[in-house]
Amino acid sequence: MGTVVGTVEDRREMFDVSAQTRITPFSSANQIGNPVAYKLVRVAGDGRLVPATDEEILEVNEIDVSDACQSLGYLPAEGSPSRLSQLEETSEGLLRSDKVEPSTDQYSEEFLQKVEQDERLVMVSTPPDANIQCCNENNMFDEDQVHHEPLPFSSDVQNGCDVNQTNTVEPSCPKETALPASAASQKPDFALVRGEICLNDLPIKALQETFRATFGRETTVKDKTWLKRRITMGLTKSFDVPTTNLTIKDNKLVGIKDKSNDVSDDVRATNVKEAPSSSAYHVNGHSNASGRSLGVNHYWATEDFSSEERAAKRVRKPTRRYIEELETDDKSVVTSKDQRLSEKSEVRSMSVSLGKRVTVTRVVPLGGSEVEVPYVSHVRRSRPRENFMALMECHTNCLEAKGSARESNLLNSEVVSPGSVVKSASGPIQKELATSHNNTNEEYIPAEADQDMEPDHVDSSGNSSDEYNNTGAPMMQGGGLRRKHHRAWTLTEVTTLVEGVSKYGAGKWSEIKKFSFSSHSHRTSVDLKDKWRNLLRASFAQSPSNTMGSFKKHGSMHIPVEILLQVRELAEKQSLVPPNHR
DNA sequence: TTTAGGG
DNA sequence: CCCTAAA
Repeated sequence: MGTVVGTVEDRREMFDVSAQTRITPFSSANQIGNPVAYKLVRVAGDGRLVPATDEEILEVNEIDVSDACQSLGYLPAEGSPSRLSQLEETSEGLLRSDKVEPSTDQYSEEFLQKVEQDERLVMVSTPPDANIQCCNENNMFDEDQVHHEPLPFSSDVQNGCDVNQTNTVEPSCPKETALPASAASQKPDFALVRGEICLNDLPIKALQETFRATFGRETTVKDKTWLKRRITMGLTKSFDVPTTNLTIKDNKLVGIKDKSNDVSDDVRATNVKEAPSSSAYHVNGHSNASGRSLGVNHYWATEDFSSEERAAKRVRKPTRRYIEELETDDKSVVTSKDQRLSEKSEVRSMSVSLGKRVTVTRVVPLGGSEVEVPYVSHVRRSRPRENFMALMECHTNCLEAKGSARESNLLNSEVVSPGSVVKSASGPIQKELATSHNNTNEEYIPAEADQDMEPDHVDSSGNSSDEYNNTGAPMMQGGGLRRKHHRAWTLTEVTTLVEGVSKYGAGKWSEIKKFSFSSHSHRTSVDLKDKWRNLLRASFAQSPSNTMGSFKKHGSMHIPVEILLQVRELAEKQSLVPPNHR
């Protein structure tokens, strides 16, 4: 349960792969760069396998490579002798390099059945948790090999039907238990991944080699567990994340009880459009579950579902973002927003499962179709205004460290009432409460400290608009809940503001922002305006009698009296002076 | 876009 | 701070 579906590294690598695929034109396929492309083939009308066209490749590129690998007809690069023989036995030279034997419907049917059986066997024999004690050959076939050993089409077109792993399952495969790390170094030897491999016993290095042999690319990951997992997944094509992923649902969606059929359909739909149902090449694939469980979108899974899938994707997009935001707290609002907009769901969707955190998903009916959504506890920072008492309590707790909460409350109300701003006595209180509630103690307290230490330099020097340690980016979804990032005003900022106001006049926020706050990237003109408003209130609230002011220390930071006076001065002055004056 | 206000 | 209506 609760298994980690993927890791950060995981994602990165996946991206890398996909990137490669994307960038690498087919022509250069046989270069080491792209082990995937040159293996794409399709079944021509006569049943022959022909190299995929750029177009088709592009299509494939749309999807996750790893998944593509499963569903595309790959040619075994260099199967081990035994393997080949097996192939021959079972498939009886279905496809040969030069001449492809058109498969009959009967055959394919039979074949599929076989596959189905095999899969069952595999499934049965493979422990759910797939700790990969022993890997059935069936589990790992071609797909592994696919990735490496760039072979020209001509030679390997022998079969699209690696599928014929019709071979019987070999529950126990003693030989080649350990992978000689050296062996795999130069030329990936499939044997390595073919035979039974007890990953558990392998050293990291060996695991890495295995990984390489399996996926055709290097990995720097040193996490043994991760490697094992990856390899397992790669070989078995089952991400086996028992926990969640009701991806099985997808299978259902894809219809068909028979997975193999599914896959073949998929393939047909995408790569081999004109291919007859018989498609001689069929790839091993109990893939559906795997890919989808990762949240990878197979909109290409089935023609019929493509639209739905897309729709689902759109729906899921926010989800993804959601997760991201939950994970990364330091992005500025703007940044995350922009990213959101620019993100491609295809790519992003993968990450649903990234992160080292467990991703639990559930299927939720949405827009007619069911989509997977993570069981993420949405830590929304909404302000439950209804629950005033709760706020009070929280507020109290927050302030307790510093002083009496009651005092602060009292203060707040005091501050407000005398002020000319009579709008709503409760308003300010709520604000205060909400603010303190939303902020962590860390932030809240610093607000006061700020006055003294003027961390302002950080801002000006770093010009850090993005890296401010705010609470986090605002989050909005559906209900429109969000959390605000709070940045306490520093004394210098206040001073600057006052200066700006005196210089450009209140209301010229954009000016002030431009000239006086150029170094403070955050603080929009609106912020300035708001702050000024607050200062104004404060100044008027306080000045009448200093006694009041004494209470005020809590509400917000204590602004030096002089400044407040200055503020009031400016305010009065400007209010008296009609606009036309300036 | 910028302001002014309400929340 | 956020959100919006106005300008």
